[in-house]
Amino acid sequence: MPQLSSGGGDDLGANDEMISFKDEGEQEEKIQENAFTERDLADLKSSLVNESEINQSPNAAAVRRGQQSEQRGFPDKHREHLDGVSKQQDGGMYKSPAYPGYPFLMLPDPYLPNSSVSPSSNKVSVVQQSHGMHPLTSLLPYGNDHFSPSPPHLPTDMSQKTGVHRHQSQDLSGYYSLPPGGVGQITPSMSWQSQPVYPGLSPCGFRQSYSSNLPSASSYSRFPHSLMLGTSGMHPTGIPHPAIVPPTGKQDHDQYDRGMYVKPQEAKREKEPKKPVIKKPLNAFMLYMKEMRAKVIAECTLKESAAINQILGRRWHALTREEQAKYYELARKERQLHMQLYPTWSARDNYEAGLSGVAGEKSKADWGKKKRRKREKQQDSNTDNSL
DNA sequence: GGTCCTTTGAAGACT
DNA sequence: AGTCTTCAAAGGACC
Repeated sequence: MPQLSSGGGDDLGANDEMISFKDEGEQEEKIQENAFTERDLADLKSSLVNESEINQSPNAAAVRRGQQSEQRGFPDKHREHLDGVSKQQDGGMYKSPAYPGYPFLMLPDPYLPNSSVSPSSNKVSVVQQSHGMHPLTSLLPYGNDHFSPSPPHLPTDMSQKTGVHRHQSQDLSGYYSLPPGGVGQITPSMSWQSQPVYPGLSPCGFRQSYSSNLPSASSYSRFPHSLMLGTSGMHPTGIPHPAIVPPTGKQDHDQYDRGMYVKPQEAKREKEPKKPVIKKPLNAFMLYMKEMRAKVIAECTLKESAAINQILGRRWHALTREEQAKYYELARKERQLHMQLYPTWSARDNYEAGLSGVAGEKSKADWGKKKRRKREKQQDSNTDNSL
């Protein structure tokens, strides 16, 4: 496996990459190890952005991320530099322009049987082989069956759909040709348990205000994990998918318990069958959160999601590029699968209506209120900054 | 019971 | 084209 910069330790710890964490007053951010992970992260993100948006507007994406990152203390003034550096250090991981598409297409696909390495896979092995199930197995709760190559129930020509403009997906047959448990082969370097992100320190780096006195004993048992996801969320095609929400009835996974169902009473009240709500596919960070939430809860005896998410956000930044790449790849596959399952779906479907009538009964007025609140909030912050 | 909080990323809406 | 906004998950806190 080509050595990535993470091991080099050179150029460690651009100081300003830690700004956002320092504000928290946490010691962990001072650890050097994090410094290089931060850098790696920047590299990864840059690479991912460059690759995934290569046909779009890399600059726009970079700008946007730059803005966001800046807010999050993830300075992008280094990004250009990092891009250049990463391409050199990657040993080829992202250097080849021969693959205008997603970078991971060059990677040995852990989803494939034998985890066969693509011809170009000598460039990287982001994924090492493991012997057991990958923790991320849980992130793809779909039954393995529907990962069979070229599911016959899927439209063969997705381009037939109209009204939705989506980039043409690549042939997914390879991506979803999974052996039983194949998804779980991704693995290995994901040893969060053995490699605490903030070694020597409490894994719980959250604001004091978020600390909880709640007992931790129940944390794990209570936590709904996607691993436990059953075959709920059945798509009309017969494909179970977590993104789809049946119009009636209760799915057996907590994932669908909240804000996604027509309540029984409502279901009765509404005789017209509601259109199943198809949720957005989860992005990389969401997948990561789902995977790691239980762990954080157990470690930190926290239950408050806001606090947990803060921790997860920091851990996400502390992940190495390889670790993050797995989630980005998973998210990409998730999107592709989602796209194939629901070719006419658009994120817009869940806009404005706010999943109206499903659970939240959000009205457009509510949506507008929320929008207004958010705007006001931003204005407030701007005002504060200007002072 | 509804909304907020809090995170990142994707995508649609808006300017 | 660039920026802004919403939504995705989660569950306690708050009104």
